[in-house]
Amino acid sequence: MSGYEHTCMIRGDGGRTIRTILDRICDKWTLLVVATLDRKRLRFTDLQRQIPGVSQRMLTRTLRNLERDGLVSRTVYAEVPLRVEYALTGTGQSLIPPALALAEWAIKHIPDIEASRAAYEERADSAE
Amino acid sequence: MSGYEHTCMIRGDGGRTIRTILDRICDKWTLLVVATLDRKRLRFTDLQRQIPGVSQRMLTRTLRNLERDGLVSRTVYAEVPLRVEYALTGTGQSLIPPALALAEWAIKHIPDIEASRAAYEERADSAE
DNA sequence: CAGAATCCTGCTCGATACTG
DNA sequence: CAGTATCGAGCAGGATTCTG
Repeated sequence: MSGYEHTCMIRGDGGRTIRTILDRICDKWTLLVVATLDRKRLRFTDLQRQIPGVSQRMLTRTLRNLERDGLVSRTVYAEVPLRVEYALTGTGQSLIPPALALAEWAIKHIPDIEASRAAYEERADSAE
Repeated sequence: MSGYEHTCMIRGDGGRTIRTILDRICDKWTLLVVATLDRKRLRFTDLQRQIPGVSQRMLTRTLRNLERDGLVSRTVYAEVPLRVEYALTGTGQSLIPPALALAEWAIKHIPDIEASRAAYEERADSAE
């Protein structure tokens, strides 16, 4: 990528496009669920086990939203006990690369950010 | 990009890395401010003019957070009237490419998402 | 011009309890 | 097993007012 071209993609329509996608992935669990489903079909309980800290309610809500937006498919097997499997759709899979790009950025720059933040706090503290 | 490798970058530490970055960019205005400052130094009022809908309070808060995290630099000129210029730092600039990747994804897939969502709503409605 | 301070509202998230 | 229902805390974000 040559970089630095057309940020108009972000600013273009007054931010509506970028806001649409942020609204979709920026809650606490969505990206984690998507990453966990990468090339895997998983049941509800397995997902919950593999995502530390997520509550039933939040996992359900996240999955419903993803299903509604067509990023995740939900398959119910009429067995006893009940079995439900979740998997990424093609659209869902396509979200992985840009998400990884973001994660790479985070890993590379979080130390700097943390340092800058610490310095800022200190300045604020000593100013009082 | 070969894609589909190591989503462990996202899930690795129980989502702390990805959450750190999401916490930084997922509010309503941050990415818009960053995109607007791409290769430009701008004053407070110019920023506000170029970002439709942002309030003074929100623009101030967003800029302070970005400054604190070292993504944006703030320069005060002791003139009358006061002049303050904002610009991206190197770290700030480096956020543009992954943000663009996300925007590209959004532009490509929002139609599908919107369609899926509409279909889902309709099913829910007719079920009642 | 570039903000700081204050008030208020809605929504996200989590804990808890219950169900087919 | 795979959810739904309900309640409550907390915070993000907006409108408004005031200042160096």
